[in-house]
Amino acid sequence: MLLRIDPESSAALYDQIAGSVRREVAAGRLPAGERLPSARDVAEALDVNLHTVLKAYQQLRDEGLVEMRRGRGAVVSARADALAELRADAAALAARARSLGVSGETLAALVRAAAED
Amino acid sequence: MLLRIDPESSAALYDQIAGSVRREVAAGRLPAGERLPSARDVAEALDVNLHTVLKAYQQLRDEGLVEMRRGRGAVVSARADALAELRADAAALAARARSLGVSGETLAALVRAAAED
DNA sequence: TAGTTGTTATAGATGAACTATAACACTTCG
DNA sequence: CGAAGTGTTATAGTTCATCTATAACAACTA
Repeated sequence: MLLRIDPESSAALYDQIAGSVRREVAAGRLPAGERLPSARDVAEALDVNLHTVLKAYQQLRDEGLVEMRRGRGAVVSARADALAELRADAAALAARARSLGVSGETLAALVRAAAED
Repeated sequence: MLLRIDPESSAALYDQIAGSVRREVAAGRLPAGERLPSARDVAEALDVNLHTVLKAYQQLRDEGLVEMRRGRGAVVSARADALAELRADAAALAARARSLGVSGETLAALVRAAAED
């Protein structure tokens, strides 16, 4: 499990961490049932405060991507398998968008809008 | 053209405005060549500062979604037609994600990751 | 020329983000 | 049981992006 952050980025640290985890899950490197590294470990590894990592984890919990409990840690939910299923379709859509000159940010916004209708 | 913002939302105002415009474009209600309302008009209508609107417009310009020039205003670029083409595919993907219990935010993150690979 | 547009500059106020520390509640394991 | 590890909650302080306000400037249109 490799989590990366860019301190220079304007994006919030906890958003970067959450995004990094989503990426691992979507890639299948974090299958359902797998435990995420403890927030304290991640905080130390990334040289970041514990709360910042926990805020990222809670964001993922609110999305239903992980389940959290005291003493047990954060575990990837069964929904992760569904995500992996969608990956190929998402890649195809991204490829088509690229060939049309549409940016990733614009495409993501389009998808989000479609999902919320 | 209807732009809406939620002052209570935690999302930045300029992100909400940019997202609102993307939505209009994706829905085809803002076709290529169409002019966006002037930043000053939007600022007054939404009771927001001029700079906040301009920051949203510049974000859209950086994405290539609009073209801006002094005196002329912001015009939807030809790329908007490509966006409309992608709309059906995005809707299909969103529907599939919903049936799998995957949130819009998670799906958008997945797509963004796919687009940036 | 007059009016409208985006652009740039400066400066201040506010609040989210991030940090630091500590204690607490629950689970697992020896 | 006790110890160690987990997420949770609380408090408090610092930093910095966001948002505002005002003003002037440059390019385009009518």
